[in-house]
Amino acid sequence: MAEFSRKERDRQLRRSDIFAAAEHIFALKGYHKATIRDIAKEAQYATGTVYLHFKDKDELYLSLFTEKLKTMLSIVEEKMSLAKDAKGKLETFVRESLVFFEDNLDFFRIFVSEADEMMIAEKGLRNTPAGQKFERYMADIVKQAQREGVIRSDFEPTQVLDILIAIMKSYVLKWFREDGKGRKGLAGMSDMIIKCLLNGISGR
Amino acid sequence: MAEFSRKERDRQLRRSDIFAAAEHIFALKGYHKATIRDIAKEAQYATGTVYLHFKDKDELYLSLFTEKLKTMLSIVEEKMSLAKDAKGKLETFVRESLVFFEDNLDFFRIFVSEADEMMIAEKGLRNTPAGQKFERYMADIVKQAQREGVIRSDFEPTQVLDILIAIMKSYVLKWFREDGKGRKGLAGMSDMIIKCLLNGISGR
DNA sequence: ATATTTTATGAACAGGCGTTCATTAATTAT
DNA sequence: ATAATTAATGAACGCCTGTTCATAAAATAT
Repeated sequence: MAEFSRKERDRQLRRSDIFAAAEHIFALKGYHKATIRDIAKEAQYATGTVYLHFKDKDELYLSLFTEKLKTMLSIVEEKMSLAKDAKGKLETFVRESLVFFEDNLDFFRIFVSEADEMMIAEKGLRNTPAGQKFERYMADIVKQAQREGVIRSDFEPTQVLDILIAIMKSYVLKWFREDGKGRKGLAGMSDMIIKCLLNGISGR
Repeated sequence: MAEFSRKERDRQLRRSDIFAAAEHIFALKGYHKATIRDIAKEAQYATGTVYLHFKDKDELYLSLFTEKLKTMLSIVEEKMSLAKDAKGKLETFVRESLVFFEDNLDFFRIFVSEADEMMIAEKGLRNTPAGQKFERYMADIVKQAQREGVIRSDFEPTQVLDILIAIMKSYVLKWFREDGKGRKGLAGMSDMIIKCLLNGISGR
């Protein structure tokens, strides 16, 4: 059993080596311009080795994305569970997502590329189990917020979610653009984002 | 002169044939999976003919996108000029953009693919003359709205624009998903979008 | 009607990339 | 220590696609 366990651990190590390299390369070059050779080289393996762990480029990309997303969501969901009401949960969602993005810029870069495609494409995230689980989970929180009177009840929960994510994305992209020195913490923007969502930007 | 004019007219005809085909194919398959052969075939020309009109695939894609965007904006801007105040202009912008998208679904499909990349990529739309002209034009309207007290003045105009477009996109994508029969007019959503931007979705 | 110029064609070219697989190295079992 | 098994390697394969260019067709000029 110890035998098996070490082998398995080594396997996971290879896998995460490749994941790390793939994350970097995909973020840098985008899906199509990133080559398996690039990724293998970055991970310090031969080209063929990648195929010992992943069926093909597509599977590598998709499992990288979904596993990372799962990681992110498990972290965020844990923190959310500490909040007392739905509004608090939404605030936590925004804040902790931003923290995660800030610590995982490469992932965010991939997320941006994927996020809209996944709305349209057949095989996009929205049709994967992970994506649907996430959508249900968040939709429930929005519904709760609607019951609590925090959010108007004539909005579809998934629509609210889309809008929230869209606003978040626009903030993170803005933050992305002003690169380098003067860049303050992303997480500090979470209050503004929630306020923007709830109260809008009206001047009155 | 008549000679020259007819030749030129024929040239433009070819060009727009190819544009039409390219728009369809790019929307259907995305930039990378769309091939010049595909496009030529759809336009009923030989492969090489495409290169008589466009330097390469990149130029075809970019000029297709920017010319279509220019068309859209000239239509939208003309209608905007009829509105009396900044709020009216913003409403017109949203409504007329939706009308245009509704009539040009293939273009919208391409727009979605491009919109976020252009925020990050060096050679994205944001760095083209057309993109910057548009951004300045819209930013001025937002500033005017801020002076008129319609929009809070502690928001950056470009940020407001990004958020507005993000919300619009989320509505159009939602509309996209519920394809077929029960699909009402997109333009009818413009009021909701403006209200969402200005007043948020708060339940109180 | 013929020659000349312009335009269209699609086969051929070149390079790149995903993927495979015979060979080599490492690990495990005997 | 040796055999057997498993894993790693990277050159080679095959396909695809952007692009070119010699050839043919069409248009224009003479």
